Formats: sequence, structure tokens, C-alpha cells
Amino acid sequence: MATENSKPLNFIEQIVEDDLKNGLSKKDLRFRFPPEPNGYLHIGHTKAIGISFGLGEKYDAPVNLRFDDTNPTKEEQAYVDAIKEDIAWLGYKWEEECYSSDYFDQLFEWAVLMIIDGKAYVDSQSSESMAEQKGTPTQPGIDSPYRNRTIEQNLELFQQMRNGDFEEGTHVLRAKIDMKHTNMLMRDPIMYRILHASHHRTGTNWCIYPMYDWTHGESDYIEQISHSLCSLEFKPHRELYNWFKKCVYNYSAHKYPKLPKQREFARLNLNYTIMSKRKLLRLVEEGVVSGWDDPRMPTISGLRRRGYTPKAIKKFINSVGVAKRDNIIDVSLLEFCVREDLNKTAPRIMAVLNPVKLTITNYQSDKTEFLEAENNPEDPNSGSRKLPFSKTLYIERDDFKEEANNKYFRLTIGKEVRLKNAYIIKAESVIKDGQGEIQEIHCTYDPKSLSGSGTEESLRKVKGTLHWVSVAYAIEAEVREYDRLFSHEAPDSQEEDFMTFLNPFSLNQITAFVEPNISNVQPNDHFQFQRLGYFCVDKDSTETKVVFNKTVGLRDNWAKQTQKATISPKQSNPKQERKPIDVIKQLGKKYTNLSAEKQKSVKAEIIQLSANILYEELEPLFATATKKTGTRIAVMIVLKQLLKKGQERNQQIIDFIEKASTDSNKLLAEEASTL
RNA sequence: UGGCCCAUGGUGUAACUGGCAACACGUCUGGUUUUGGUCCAGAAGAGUCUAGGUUCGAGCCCUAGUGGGCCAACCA
Repeated sequence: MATENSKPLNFIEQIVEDDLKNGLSKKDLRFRFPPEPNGYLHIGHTKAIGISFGLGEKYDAPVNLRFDDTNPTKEEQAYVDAIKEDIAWLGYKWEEECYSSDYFDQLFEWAVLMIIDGKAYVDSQSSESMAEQKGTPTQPGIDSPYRNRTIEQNLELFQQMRNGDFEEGTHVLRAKIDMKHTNMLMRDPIMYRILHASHHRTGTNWCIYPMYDWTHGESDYIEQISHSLCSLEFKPHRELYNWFKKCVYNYSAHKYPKLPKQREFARLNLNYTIMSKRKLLRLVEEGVVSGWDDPRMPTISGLRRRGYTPKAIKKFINSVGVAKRDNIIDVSLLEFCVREDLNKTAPRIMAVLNPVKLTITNYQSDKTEFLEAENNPEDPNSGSRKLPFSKTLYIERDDFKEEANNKYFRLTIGKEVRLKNAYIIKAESVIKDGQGEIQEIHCTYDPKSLSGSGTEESLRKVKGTLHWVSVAYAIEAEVREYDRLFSHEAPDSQEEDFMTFLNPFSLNQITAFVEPNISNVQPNDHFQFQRLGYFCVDKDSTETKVVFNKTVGLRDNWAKQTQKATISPKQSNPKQERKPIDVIKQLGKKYTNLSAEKQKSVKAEIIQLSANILYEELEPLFATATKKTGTRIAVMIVLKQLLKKGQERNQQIIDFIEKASTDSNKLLAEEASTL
């Protein structure tokens, strides 16, 4: 079926293809994206959006935007507006804008038919006693004393509920299914509850509101959605979805002939990121971030303000795939996707974030040259601009060292580098203040080496090229550099509150010097600050001061190397070797499944490897290993060796051992008990 | 003491429905380069959770085990 150059189909596309093959007409394909307007959309939602809208595009089928607005206490018009804005910004077009609340009348009508049919009843207990009767996943529930009310009683009570005769919490309408069902959702689920709350669309027309399960599938059915796609945690709902669906089909097949089909995919998770709307709301409410659109937020509006483009986000969503297993995507993939887009489109400009003054001693003091600079080497149509060059410049403090080894390509005393689009210079001396801090660098330039002049000197190769701005012409701008909001890879799934993992350094605000060609910039304009990264203009910019957000840095092999050098100064073996800690992680992964004999040999291997492990390397694993039994065992084995070698028992170690020794896994508990 | 779902390099997804495991990110090497960016060339890294079974042949099918996830809101 797939043509030669098409991507392999994901399992949902496969389902659609199969349905098409089995007689479903292509014109009956219809999808929907059903957010609850109780918060802002985030990067996780873009996956769901991408799947349903992507299917719509692929099959030229309509996709509805439906607001699942059945809980007036949490929903607001403002969220509706924000959601629409975000989806439109991503570039998707919905067929119809729908609201579950538009179906309240129909739903009520069907509920009455359910009662008449003997499939629903009014229960009048407290939620506590109902919860008690519901049982647990391992124990069956028991029937409510109100389960056998007569149809007439039920009808009357339900009507009274609707009329507002009752207080909240006094009555609910329940489906009559099976209190002993292995699926908890089938144990007489609640269809309606009383809520004396004003709804952002229906006002006070209603005081009973339908629950999710008794709304979602029916809304799909009314809209004649062919494939209702949602995330995995709704899998258990499918059975109930189908049960309700059959009921309403019997009441109105003549009006709505097609039955929708629910299928589930794994939601998107990003490391160092939280995705729950509830938790994101906490960040906003507690003022940790400036709002839903704070550039550090994983919301679509946050990403937009950070400088992400719709194209980059779509590319990202496309490359994460669609499947059914839990996944944690590395943020580096997201970053790769923005860089890829911005590299092609963002104009280059020069900006110095951490300046040090550079004086060219043999350059005329009153002279200014306007040098040619191309706007984007990736885009031949982008043209060029003029850059003012003069005797005193700013360069990046990191771009100068008095002395350095051969691996340092930047400016050092006595060595030459090129100033981008300008001349080759040679550092001669430095002026320092009382603390030994460098105040100013003095250098000389080669007047014949001007970029693009075509002279022999201009073609000379030097090892490094630096960006710069003229002190006299540079414009001050505010630059906001962002780091991840959380310092933990999985802040969401730990026992501690996610707020304890907040990275205190996630925002760094500085004043930078930027070349003067930024007088007409608009919010959301993207730039590449040459050699630094991608930045975009923030909406906080004023007439007098431009504010830039750092979207993402350029890939930086040099930073990586220097980092490595500081961690392990003696890299005797240039050939890359897997770090022992990584090998141990991998060994641990399969540990629990091995035969006792193999476990013994693997354990011996881990012990051998642990000779080369430092406590600092092991420490991060305490947190990341909390869920993986095998890794925990491996960590435990290594830890034992370290303790033998004299590692002190700190609180973290004690906690780790404590937790492991009470674990239900025998192997782990055993290992812990030896410590 | 239950039901359902899931298990492929570090990460994420593939593998034409049973035919010697591929792509992307990441990592590493080398080249080009007036961005230590881009681009180009290349490399390392999994034998598909374990144990059985079916088969000429299993990552794909079956059984059991192990591990992970979801399910007990008048939330969605």
C-alpha cells in the first residue's frame, strides 16, 4: 500500500488504512482535537494535535476543534481563546469549532431514555459511601441501595435534579452496569452531578453537568467522528465509551448512522520538563514564572515567546513518532529542530553578551568604516548590510586568554585572529585593574587583510574568527538567557514535590551590546547572534530598549571539550571508550531477568567496574534509578564497593538503602540488607 | 491480590505482516568553512527483557516468567 518514498505508517494510520480497506468510505473520515479549556496547551498537546490534524491533512478529512467543557468550575473563556490562538499559530485549520456544552440538551434527552430503558438510576448517597461500595481494583464493589429505584422515581428525581431542587452532592445519575466488573469504570459510573456553578457558555441554564465519559463519546458520535484518538490513560475508558455508544446508537441511529472508534497512543514526555496542566498552573500561580507564556514554560505560547517556530515544532512532533509505549524524549531533539529551521531563516547579527574592550592601537582614532556583512550565508537572497568598524570595539570576554594552548582558536597574546567581516588582528598587551581583571586588550591590525577585499593578505588563513561590535555604535539591549526550569531529568515522577527540583538559575538577565542594525525590529523577529545562538525579540521591548530572548545556543563542540577537560583532565585514551558507569547502567537493566548463575557473573563484572567509579558519578543515579529495579540493584552493588572504600554514609545514601531494603523485589531488598 | 496495556543501540521510532535489525537525535573521527555554526564523509554503539515452544527460519506467532505503565475524582 505504501508508496516507495512514503514513511512507514504508524499504528494509527495503519488502523485507518485497514478501516478504509474494509469498507469505510474516505469521505466519512473525520477527526477531532478535544481540549478542556482549563489551561494552556503545551508541547505534549502538540503531539495529539499533530496526530489528529495530521491525519486530517493526510486524508483531506475535516478535523473539529471541540472544547470539552463539562466542568464549569475549572474552565474559562480566556483558555478557549488562548487554545484557539495556539492551534492557529501552529498553522492548523479546524473544520468546526464545537463545544460539548452545545450537546447538553441532546445528552439530557438521551439520559432520560437511559432511565426509561432501565440503564440509569439516581443515587442519593454521599460520595464517600459510593466510593466505599465501589471496591478496589482487586475487590469487587457492591450495589447501591438506590440501584433498584423504579423508572418513575428515577425520572422524577432526575427532573428535580435538573430543575435545581437539590443541593450539590445530594444526588447523581449513574449508569447501571455492573458493580463487580473488573474494570472499575464499569462499576455504575456517574453520568451527571449537581453543580450550582455558572458555565462560561451556558451561564446558569444548567445545574447538572455531564461527566467526561458520558459526554466525550456521545460528542464524537454527534459530530460523526470516525476515529477518536486520545492518550493511553484513556484505554480503560474505551469499554465504557463503547457501552454508552451502543446505548445512544439504539436511540438515534436514524439520525447519526456511524459509530466512532476510540484508539489510544502514548503521550509525549520530555525530560527536565513537567507536562501536567495542574502543575504548570502552580508555577504560574506561585509566581515561579512570569505567566503561561514565560519563555521557560513548555506551553505553546511559552515556546512561541522563546522563539520556537511552528515549523520547528511540527518537525519535532513528526520525528518523535507514534506508538504505545511510555517514552521520554530528550530535549536535545527539540533543540535540534529549532536550530535546523532557524539556521535557514534567521538573519545573522553581531552581539557581544559579556564584553571586554579591545583597542586597535594602529587604527586611526577618528575613523569609522562601514563594512559589508552578509545577512545569512544559508540564504543567498538575504542580501547584506553595513557594519560600523572603529578603533575601539567590544569582543566577548571568553574570546581572549593571555595564554592558551594550541587547541584554543581564539585571541591570545602574540597570536592572530580575524574579526568577522573585518580585519586580522594580533593581540599585543592587556591592561588590568587592581584585582587582576582584564580591563582592555590592545592589539594591532593588518590594514590589508580586510574581508572581501581580495588582497593576498585578506585571503590568509587564521585559526579563529571573532564577533565584535563598535563601542561607539553598539546599541545596548536586554538579553534574557534561559536554562531548563528543572534540574532533575524527571521532576514529575519523583516522590518529592516537583518544586524542589526547580533550577534557581533558569533565568539570566544581562545587558548586551548589539550592532546598530536593530532599529526596526518587531517582537518575535528571529536572529542568530553570530557564534552564540538564536535569539528573538520579546514583546517587552520598548522604543528605547530591545529585549531579546535566547531561543537556543548554537551547537558548541568547544564548550563540550572544555567541559570534558575539566571533569577528567587526564584523557590518556583519545579513542572514545564507554564510561564504566554507563556499562553498569546497561548491565543493571537486564539484571532481574538473568539466571542466578548469570547474575553472579554480572555482579562480579559490576564489582570490577566499580573500582573506576567515583561517588559523584553514582550520585545522580540515586534519583534516576528509583523506578528501574535492575539499575537500582546495580547502583546498590557499586555503592557497597564505595562504602567499603570509605565513602561516607550521607543522608541520600541512607535513604536510598532504606527504600531499597523495603522494596517488594526480593533481589533488591536482599542486596540492600547486606549494607 | 484483580483487569488492561507495553518491552528493539544512550533516547525516540522502523523493520514491506515470519527471511541475516534500519532511520533520526545524541556521541566520536576526519574534511570544507571568515560562525569551534552549517555542510560533507565516516565510525562506534542493540543481536531485539528472560526461559521455553511452533517453524527450514522468530524482533515479529504461542506459553510462562520478569520489568514498567494505567485503573479505586460528583476531574478531563
